[in-house]
Amino acid sequence: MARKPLTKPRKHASQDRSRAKVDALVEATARILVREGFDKASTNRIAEKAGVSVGTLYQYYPGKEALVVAVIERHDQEIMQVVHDALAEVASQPIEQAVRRLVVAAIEAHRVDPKLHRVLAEQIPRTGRLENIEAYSRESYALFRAYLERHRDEVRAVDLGLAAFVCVTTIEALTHNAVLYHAEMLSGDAVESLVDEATRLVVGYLR
Amino acid sequence: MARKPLTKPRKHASQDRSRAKVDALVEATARILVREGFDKASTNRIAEKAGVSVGTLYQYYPGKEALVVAVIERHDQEIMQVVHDALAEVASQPIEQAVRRLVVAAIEAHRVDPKLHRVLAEQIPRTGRLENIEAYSRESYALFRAYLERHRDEVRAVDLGLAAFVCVTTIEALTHNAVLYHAEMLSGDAVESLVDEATRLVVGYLR
DNA sequence: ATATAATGCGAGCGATCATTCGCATTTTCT
DNA sequence: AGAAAATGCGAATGATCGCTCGCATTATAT
Repeated sequence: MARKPLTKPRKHASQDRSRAKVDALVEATARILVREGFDKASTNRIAEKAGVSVGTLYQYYPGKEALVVAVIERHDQEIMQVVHDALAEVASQPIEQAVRRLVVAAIEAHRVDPKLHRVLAEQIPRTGRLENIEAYSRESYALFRAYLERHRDEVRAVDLGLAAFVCVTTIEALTHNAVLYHAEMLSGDAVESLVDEATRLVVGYLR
Repeated sequence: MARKPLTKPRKHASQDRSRAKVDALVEATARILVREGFDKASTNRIAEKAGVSVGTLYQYYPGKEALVVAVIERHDQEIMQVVHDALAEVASQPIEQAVRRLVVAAIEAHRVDPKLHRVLAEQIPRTGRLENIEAYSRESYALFRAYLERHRDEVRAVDLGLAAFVCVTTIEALTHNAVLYHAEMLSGDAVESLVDEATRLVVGYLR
């Protein structure tokens, strides 16, 4: 690594212990967000819970916002992993099966860490650095659009971009609302009804 | 009015000027939310912009949260007015026409005060008093469910509660996302495509 | 082993915020 | 008219927050 002048804003960790500290900071941030909410997540408190000093925190993150971004990115990657896997799995399956599988995947995705998901959805002000969080939904649009192109003969003639927007938005909203605000829809056999309805909705639309 | 001991927490305004002050406070809160964002909306700043002293603010509102609640309620009532009117208008119309009209109404509703709507959706932490904001969507569920019951013979046999959840959630999500994040879908004739697609989606699902 | 760089610390600074309270002004009552 | 109640004011208080900086500790290089 380069020999930069000393006492300058440090950025990256090169030793082992520092990586551990960084992980502890992100983990502590997530824990505080879930257990105490966004406003209690002050830099001092995060550092304290992480067993790290505030000064150390500022060596690796420029501020509270950056920590939250780190938490969001970690969580979004876990979620996108689920979606990505599901899409790969159904890539060559017909629409009916594919959509059903994707609805299930969307529910699974929302269940990865529901409490964190709720806090991120309800309490994080989308301001400053937090503005570009919809980047992940754009990725979902693109992935599903690719699926549609591969199965163009099974769907009626439409603007596939628009169709992808409609399908992804719909599935996301239904599963999101169900998981966060209608827990009763997920208990036992109620889930099947939800999956049935969502699948019928989207499949009926596509063809 | 009752003769309560003096110097006790005052609550309601009885004179004319006070009503004006209260309105000015809510209006100032809304303006600051839109133009400067949620974190800039401190009680001192709200009072200043409203041309009122902080002390006066605290005579009518217990804190910043209450002001924001007032803004939200005012905005939600305007929106529910649009939805309510549309539903009354289509009460005896067949599904196809009704759904199309409701989609248009949902877009109109999101256009009442888009900037405020965006701030409320993106920056307001749903915590404390702000938790019960989904009460308004419940009202939409109930209203649409009532429509469905009136037209039960036009829809396939389903749990109407579930169907109302699916339809309302879907229409809300599509219009919300389109208005806030895909402005290009609303320019000129693109709106018609969006309305067509949303209508087809929901109508196809219901029967 | 000694020097040098990297990492870690946390008291404390300045800014901001919500909220209060003693007093001034205005309205209502008699 | 005057008195009493209602309303309005804003400097001041105390709490909290983000963030810095001088110094201590630990790792790496020679």
